[in-house]
Amino acid sequence: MNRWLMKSEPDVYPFEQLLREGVGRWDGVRNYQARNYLRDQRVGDPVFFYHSSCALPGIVGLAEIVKRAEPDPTQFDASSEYFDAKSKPDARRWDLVTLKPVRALKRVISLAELKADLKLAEMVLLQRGSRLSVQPVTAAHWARILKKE
DNA sequence: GCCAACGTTGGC
DNA sequence: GCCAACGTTGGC
Repeated sequence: MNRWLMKSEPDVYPFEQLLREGVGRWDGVRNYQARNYLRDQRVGDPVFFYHSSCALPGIVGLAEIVKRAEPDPTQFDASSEYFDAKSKPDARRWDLVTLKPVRALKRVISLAELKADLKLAEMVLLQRGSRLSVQPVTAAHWARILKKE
């Protein structure tokens, strides 16, 4: 089992929406490295749900993969903002996975707090210039972060 | 709004 | 294959 961190902008898709809807399709990933990680995800893998581009960036909830990667239909939809003219049904570029919410954290574990913990310095999230929206989290980092809650 | 860092595109 | 230009991400 692998553990993950997935970023979403709360203005676009907040954790509260995943909680409310009970299931969510993680579409719109248009970065190859992130896509490759999506393809590595397995049913049951735990996920930190991270809010980016907002007043308090940080981890806000826990989620879980409930369905493995499959073609992201928005890449074929000319009316979608995620449309990709270079993607063909027999040669797709982009995948999505399906998540379910587990629970909200009791409080936001902020980016600033993660940065302040030197034992987390190796996290992908904290690397210089790192922008990956889907990224692995080690078991040690996962446990250490959850203890902060 | 600013801007650094990064990824992608496309000319050559 | 190189690399400049451009678009995007995301913290601040």
